[in-house]
Amino acid sequence: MHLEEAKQLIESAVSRRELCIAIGGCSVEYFGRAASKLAHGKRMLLIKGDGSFGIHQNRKLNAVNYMIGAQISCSLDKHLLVQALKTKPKESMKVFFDSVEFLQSFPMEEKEDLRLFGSEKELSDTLMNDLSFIEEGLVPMNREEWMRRGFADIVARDSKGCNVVVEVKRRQADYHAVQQLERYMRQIENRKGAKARGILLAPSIGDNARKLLEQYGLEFARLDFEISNPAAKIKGVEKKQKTLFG
Amino acid sequence: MHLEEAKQLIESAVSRRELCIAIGGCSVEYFGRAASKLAHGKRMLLIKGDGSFGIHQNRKLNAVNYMIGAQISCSLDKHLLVQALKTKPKESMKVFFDSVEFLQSFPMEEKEDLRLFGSEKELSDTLMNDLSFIEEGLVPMNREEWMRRGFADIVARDSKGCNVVVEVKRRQADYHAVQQLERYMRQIENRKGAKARGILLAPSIGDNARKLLEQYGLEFARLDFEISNPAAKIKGVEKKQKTLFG
DNA sequence: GCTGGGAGAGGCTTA
DNA sequence: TAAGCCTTTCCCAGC
Repeated sequence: MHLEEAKQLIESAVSRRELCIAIGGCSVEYFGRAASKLAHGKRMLLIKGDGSFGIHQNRKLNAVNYMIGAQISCSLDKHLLVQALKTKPKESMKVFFDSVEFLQSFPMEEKEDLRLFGSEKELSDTLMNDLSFIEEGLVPMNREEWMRRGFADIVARDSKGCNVVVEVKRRQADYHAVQQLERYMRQIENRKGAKARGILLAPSIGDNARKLLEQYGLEFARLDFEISNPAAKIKGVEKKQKTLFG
Repeated sequence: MHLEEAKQLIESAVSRRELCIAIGGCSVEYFGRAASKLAHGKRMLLIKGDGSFGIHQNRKLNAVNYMIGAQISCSLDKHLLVQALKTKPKESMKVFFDSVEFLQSFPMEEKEDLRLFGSEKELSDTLMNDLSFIEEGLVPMNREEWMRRGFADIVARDSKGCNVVVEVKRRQADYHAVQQLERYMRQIENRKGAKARGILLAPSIGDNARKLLEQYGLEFARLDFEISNPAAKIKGVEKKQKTLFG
């Protein structure tokens, strides 16, 4: 492909914020937080609508050289120079193409992709219908209480009549989720005047969050989506950790 | 494109370890260290020769869903399912294409890309020739001394006659580089029987390394490649920090 | 193969 | 916007 044609296609793609893929022989230079040069080789340049700009090789998940939220421009001299510039911090990345084997851009959907960890309604219904998959004898409070608390926080009662707070996260539980549960538990205990149990229900939990959870004597239950099934039914949970409340 | 054709092209690309790009309407499911689902949308699947497997959207630098070093397989039912599986930890990622707008694979060079931070010889020559870009009056010892020390370590003398150890790193200086310089300085001070200065010369320095450097009372000088010039000549350095030896 | 630490970390949330 | 924090961190170097 002629470099002049490539230049125009890239400029057009960038201005329309399309996903742009260019493959060809190039060398790369980066200067900013560090400095680097890639010797000439065949690589893929991937430009996205938000200005993400990355040089990919045929190995490694991520780009070997990249720039985020950069101003992108092209110029044609001996090579086709595709340049990404940024200020604060001042960074520059230059891709010198001497040949372009492939170049195409694709209009993509504007909307942000929704990342679902099970359908919220399904999860809500399932939880309201049955908490026994967390443990035998665990029953949610009445719908009234449920609705007031909103989606994520459930107040339930276990087989021994102990109040149980269940914090639900559709994403991996983080540090903050644990603190949130802990705060809510103190409120519950004050209001009810009795010790309560706290269960964090999430697909997984980070290491730090797990440690904090253990410090607080709270429990974790795994929300196990049956993701191969589009209906995303809840399948089960992992064995819970030992807690203060046995 | 027919899904059957797409299936064969992907399988072929994977078996030949080519860079494979597929763009089309799909939904995505991941389960492993976390769990997630992407609702149907137009996305790009990028498969690399090392088994890197990533779903890209038109925003963000990195893949929204990914898998590294996975076993990749295709199957065709109602959708074209491209699946990546991994054990240890057990992870699975499924991409369900209902349409493939674009699909192509590219043979890439086998060789690992060399990432150069300036030519070593040029850098060596430049430093031997002139250290004044670090500071006025800094002169390297004779070539003999230089050669014995090898490329990275320079012993020089400043305008006040103080011994100066210069540790050169072509990449960002890390914690280890600081320790290396510190060790070498103690050796020099023992041998010469006098206080010496230590300068770490690198394109940049990490935060942790910077802190350690300050604790040791060492100095940092920025190696500023003029990367827009293929000759990668050293251009200058940033202002150094204040040190014990001012 | 496992593990610990750094990164041009990236990316998100909150102040 | 800046700062802090978590991450399916990724990735490399050491053991």
